[in-house]
Amino acid sequence: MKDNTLLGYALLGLLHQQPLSGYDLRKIFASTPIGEFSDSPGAIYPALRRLQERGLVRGVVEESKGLRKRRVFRITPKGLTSFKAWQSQPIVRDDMMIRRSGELLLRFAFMDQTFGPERALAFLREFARELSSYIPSLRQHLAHANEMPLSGRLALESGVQDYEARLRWARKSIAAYEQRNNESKKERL
Amino acid sequence: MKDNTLLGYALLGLLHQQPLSGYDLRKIFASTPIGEFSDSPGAIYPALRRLQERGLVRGVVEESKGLRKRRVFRITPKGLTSFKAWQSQPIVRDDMMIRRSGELLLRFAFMDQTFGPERALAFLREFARELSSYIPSLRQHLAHANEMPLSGRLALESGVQDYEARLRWARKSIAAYEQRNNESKKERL
DNA sequence: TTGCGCATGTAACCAGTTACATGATTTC
DNA sequence: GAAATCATGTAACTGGTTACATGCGCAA
Repeated sequence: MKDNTLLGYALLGLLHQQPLSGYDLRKIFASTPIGEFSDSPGAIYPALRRLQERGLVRGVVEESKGLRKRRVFRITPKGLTSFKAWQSQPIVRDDMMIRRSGELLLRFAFMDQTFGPERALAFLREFARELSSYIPSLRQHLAHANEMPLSGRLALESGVQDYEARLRWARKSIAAYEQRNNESKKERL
Repeated sequence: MKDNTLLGYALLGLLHQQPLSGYDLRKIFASTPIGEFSDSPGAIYPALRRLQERGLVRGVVEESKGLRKRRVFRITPKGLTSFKAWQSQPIVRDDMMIRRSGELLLRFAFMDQTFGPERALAFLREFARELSSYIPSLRQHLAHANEMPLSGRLALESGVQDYEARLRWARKSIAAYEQRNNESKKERL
């Protein structure tokens, strides 16, 4: 199962949208401030090579155009299958940890294009449900941290607030999907 | 400058509070859900050894007590100097990126005990100032992402909301410090 | 002709993950 | 004497960081 990194999945997701060269991908990571991914060639190019070795992408040299030859990568059927399997994993408590919260967001970011809005909405609901059952245990832990210095307690508090902000986001996003679904229903009438 | 990892600084901060063994530290990381640190022996023990090689901590075997021999680590003067230097770095735009936001929180978490509440408060103000100048540029970037599918746009949106939540936290924390300062002033009257 | 922007790549290094090994003491 | 708990450690692997190398075409 653990046959790919987060960066690898990010690359698969982007290549599912359109064929891109390594340089294109680097530019995307460099210009999208949200991304937690490095745009360094030492990260991107080896990652693309690994994906190719595993048969998840295929790169072809595109001649004649522009300056130096570009190697343009496309996702393969096998790659798409792997990507979808990764996105389809159930959300478990462990995914909630901050270390892995970026992974959930990445899974969600490409959901519309791989599975459509119904699945994206279902993902959000699962996410919100899991989060809202996790937060109370965090709050409880925080309550036991009274003897700490103020800065330490506040730092812990910021962690909890991150989760609460994420939950608010999920609920707002659910509402956004529901509203859009209603609108498209009306249009069909 | 880059002579220590985040984990290394976390260890230094905890050892500044009190002497601890590797096992103690593992338990702390395992039981504190906020921490983004691994409690695996393969992370902790090598990290402690590195800190010791660099003269930042010193471990002494504590005999006779309990089961197996424990090696208890203490921070050295050199270690404390290094820790304080790390905490004292100015906050720059690059620190705002999510990849490094955990580092700022860690720096802050131990601020009361190393520098006292005035410096902690100053840190929060610097943090809030830097954040509030960063967020508009994120919002602007988000505004240009209209052609994206909904899930992608929402994922970006969640990134921005993380920053906004962090800013609200900083402002609340500033207020908490100011209130406490006022109370201690009154007590002195 | 040199310097810049596009574009791909590699090599050394390093830290964390996973899994395993081991040692000492208490409890059943 | 088996199992559980405390406690320390190591080895193989892996992927990201940093820095460097290279190649092509265009413009100054």
